[in-house]
Parts: sequence; structure tokens; C-alpha cells
Amino acid sequence: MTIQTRKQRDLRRREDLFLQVARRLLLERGFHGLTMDRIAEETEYSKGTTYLHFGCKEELILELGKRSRRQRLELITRGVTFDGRPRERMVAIGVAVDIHTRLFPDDVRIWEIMNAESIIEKIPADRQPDLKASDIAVNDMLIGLVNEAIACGDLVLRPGDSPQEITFGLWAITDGGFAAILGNAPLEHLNLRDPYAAIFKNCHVLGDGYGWRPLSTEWDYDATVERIRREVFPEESRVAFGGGEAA
Amino acid sequence: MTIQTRKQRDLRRREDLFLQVARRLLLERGFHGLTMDRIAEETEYSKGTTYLHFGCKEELILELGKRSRRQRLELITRGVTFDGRPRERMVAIGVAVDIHTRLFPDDVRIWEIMNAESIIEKIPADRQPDLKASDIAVNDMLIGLVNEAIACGDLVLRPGDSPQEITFGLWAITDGGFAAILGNAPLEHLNLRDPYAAIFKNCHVLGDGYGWRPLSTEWDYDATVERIRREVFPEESRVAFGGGEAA
DNA sequence: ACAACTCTTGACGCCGCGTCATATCATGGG
DNA sequence: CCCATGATATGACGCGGCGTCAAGAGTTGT
Repeated sequence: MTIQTRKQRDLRRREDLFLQVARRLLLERGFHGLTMDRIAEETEYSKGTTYLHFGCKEELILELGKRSRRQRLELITRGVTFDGRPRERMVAIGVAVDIHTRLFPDDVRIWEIMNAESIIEKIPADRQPDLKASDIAVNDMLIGLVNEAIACGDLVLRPGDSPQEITFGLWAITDGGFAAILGNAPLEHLNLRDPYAAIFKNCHVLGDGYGWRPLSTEWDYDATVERIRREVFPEESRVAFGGGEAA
Repeated sequence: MTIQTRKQRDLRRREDLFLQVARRLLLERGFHGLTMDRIAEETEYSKGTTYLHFGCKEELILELGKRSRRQRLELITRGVTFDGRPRERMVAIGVAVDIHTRLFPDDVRIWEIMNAESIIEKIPADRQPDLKASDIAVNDMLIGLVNEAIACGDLVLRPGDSPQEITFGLWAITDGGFAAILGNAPLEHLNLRDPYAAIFKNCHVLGDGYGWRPLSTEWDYDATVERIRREVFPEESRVAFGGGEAA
């Protein structure tokens, strides 16, 4: 039993090492700069050993992406526990994503790489649901929040509106916004001062447009953001936004 | 002179042939299924000849993407000539994108493939501005429309709002929405009936949120869409949405 | 000490990209 | 009509990366 466990632990350690080196290579040298031989060389294992862990190069990258998504999901899950009105808790999800992006900017890039058709294309299809699991979880939370808002009367749907549409809109703004920031759009041309703030802002405008109370004109959401950072992400906020000059 | 021209024309023809075959291969067999040898074989030219046209495989794919972007830009440019209030003309851009997506769904997929980091990564950097040119053009049109709306009084910016933000929001919804439709998001899970309509809808909600007159509650934008299709894209609409059973 | 078993290795086969020496073709002058 | 000269096309080749697997190193149990 203990021996079994130690072996498993060693394997896990080794896998972590592979992933850590792979991550560095991917970020420093790009997709084509990441090669299985290089990983083997830098970890001082052989190539055959890496293939005991990952069926192919793409699967390795996918695993990197999955871990980063899981990490983000944890932050979001914590955010949604914030004690407040549904729309405030929606803001908390935004804060979670914002913090995640600031703390781990590289992860978003890895996710972009992973999203490339050429990666997914080579993975046996049965691994892919696993990949989307955390996205689905986030989606469920979003819809859940919208439904709560409806239940408590904060949001009254107009004829033709649906919770799915609202969720889709918020998702699209966030996703499209981050994609733009990451370089798919000519952002430097459209010179926004703070693209992250613009994403937040537009989500609020959309929320107001749907009539989701309290509207941003009748509530101090900046204060809400402060509270969320203080109460839910104190440690992360200190790291992400700096805590003065104290060590 | 005429000889020179005939040669150029032949070269162009051949390039078109390469691109046409490449396009088919890319769509049928994916990124990894598209190989330079295969293109040479199917066109009955040699591989060396293909390399007279394209410096590398990625450059070829990039050219495919560029052409498709240019085509979309043409539709958008036509859309923006629509005779109406600025917000109606913004809708016309949406209609153009919608029509383009319906007429050439494959192009969007090619653009996705092209967007993959692994493609861009290998292109000598001096070709990339060229790529973004049409995106920048679209962006300029969007900002131009927002400014027109401000100039004619249809849109009164609240303190803190900027034309750039509005443009960014609309862009993000559209881009993120299409990305979601193309598979980056768990769309089948969030079961929307018509994702395309949802994009439209959310753009309207955003426009309303910014107070861009006429609001969707005080104007029949469905009628505007009909007019746009009839007046600006009669032929394309017939093909895209079917024109009854007439030949 | 040795057998049986597990884990690790790196040389190898294959494939696709991109090159370049060679072959083929076109043109024009003798 | 033929050959020289330059332009164009070709595909065999080199290279590098992926993924495999037979052989070797290490471990465990007796």
C-alpha cells in the first residue's frame, strides 16, 4: 500500500516536472519550439519516458491547458460564494477572472495555443469532454445566477429574453474581449486605455440593458469590487495588485 | 507587354489553382491533412513549383485567410453604405457579417485555423500588418459610425463613456459569439435556439444600454434588416436565405 | 545469488517541410 | 533549321521532429 503510493507519488512528481518544463518551453519558444526531445533533454529523462505520460505532444499541451482551466475554475467557484445580490456575485466571477488573468497571464496564452484546431485535431475524441468540463461548470454557475436574479425579482425578463441569452452575451463579451486583448484584434489601433476595464464596463452596460437590478447607475459596484477583493480574494489581490512596499 | 501580361495571368491562374486545392484539402482533412506534397500531387505540378508561390505552408494558409477576410470586408463596406440612421447602418454591418457567415461558413473555419498561434508564429513579421489591414478597416468604420451617431445627436455619451468602448463591446460580442458558435464554448450545453440571433440581440441590448437612439424598443429593427437585405444585398440574401422555389 | 519482472532508454522508421542541382522548355540569333 | 542562352520546373535529398520498441538497467522475491 505505502509502496504503491510512493510509486504513484514519484510518477506524479515526474509528470509535474515534465509539465513544468513543457510550460516553460512553450512560453519561451512557442509551439514549434516545444519538442519532445527537448523536454527529455531538459528533464534528463529519455523521450520514451515522456511517452509513458503523454500519448502525444498535443495531449501534453492539452493537459497544461486543462490544469490552467481547473485553476481558474477554483477561483471562480470561490468568487461565486460572495455574500451579496446575484448581480454582485456575477461581478465576483468577473473579479475572479480578472485576478486569474493578472496572476497567470501566461495561462491564457497557453489556452489560446491549445484552442488551435491543429491541437485538438489530433486528440482521440474521448478526451475532449473532459476538457470542456470546467467551461460547462462556469456556464452552469452563470445561468444559475441569472435564474436566482429572476427568482428574487432583481431581474424581470422582457418578452423574448431568456437566461441563456444573457449568459451568452456576458460570455461572449468576456471571451471576445480577452481574445482581442491577446492579439486577434487590432487593439493598439483602437486605442483603449484599459481593455480589462472596458470588458467590465461593457458587461455592466449589457446587464443594465437587460434591466438587471441593481443597475450600475443605482449601485456602487466599485465598492462591491473592493469588498469582493477584500473578503474573497485577500491573498490573491495582494499579489495581483501589490500591497504597498511591505515584504 | 502583352507577353508579360499573359505570363502574369498564367501565374495567377496557377496560384488560384493551388489555393483552391489547398482550401479543399484544409477543409476536408484539416491542418495536418494539408501537405505541400499533396497539393503538388493533386494539381499535377511539382512541389518546387508550389514553393515559387508560397514561402512555406503557413504562408499559403495565411493567403487563404487574407482572401476570405477581403471578401468579408467587401460585404461590410457595401453594408455601411446603407441609407439610414447610424445605428441602422451599424445593423447593416451585422447583416453583412451574418450573410458572409451563412454564404461562406468554411471561411470562418479557415480563419480560425489561421489564427492559431502555430501559424502566425512562422511567418516573417513583415507580412502580418497586411493581415490585420481589413480588421483595422472594419474597426475604423465602426468608430466612424459611433462618431456620426454622436454628431447627429442619436448618441449622447454619459461621462466616462467613449466611442472606443462601445466599438470594443460590439466587436467583442460579435467575435466572442462567433468563436463560441465555432466550438470554443460549450454551446450545446447552454441550449440556445439560434446563436446568430442571440449575437444580434445582445448587440442591440448593448446599444440600448449605451442609450444609442433609436432604441430597439422604439424602432422596428427587424424591418430595417429586411430593408438592408432587400436594398443592399438582394442577390446574396436570395442565395443565403433561399428565394422560394424559383430557379 | 539468481530468476522473474518492471521500468527506462535511445536508436530507428517514418513523414513532412523546404532546398537546390539538374532537367526541361522558350526565345532569339546565325 | 539548329544551337546558345536564359528562364522555368522538377523531384531527390537533407533535416528535424514524432512516436515505437527491442534491448538494457534496475528491482523484487526467493
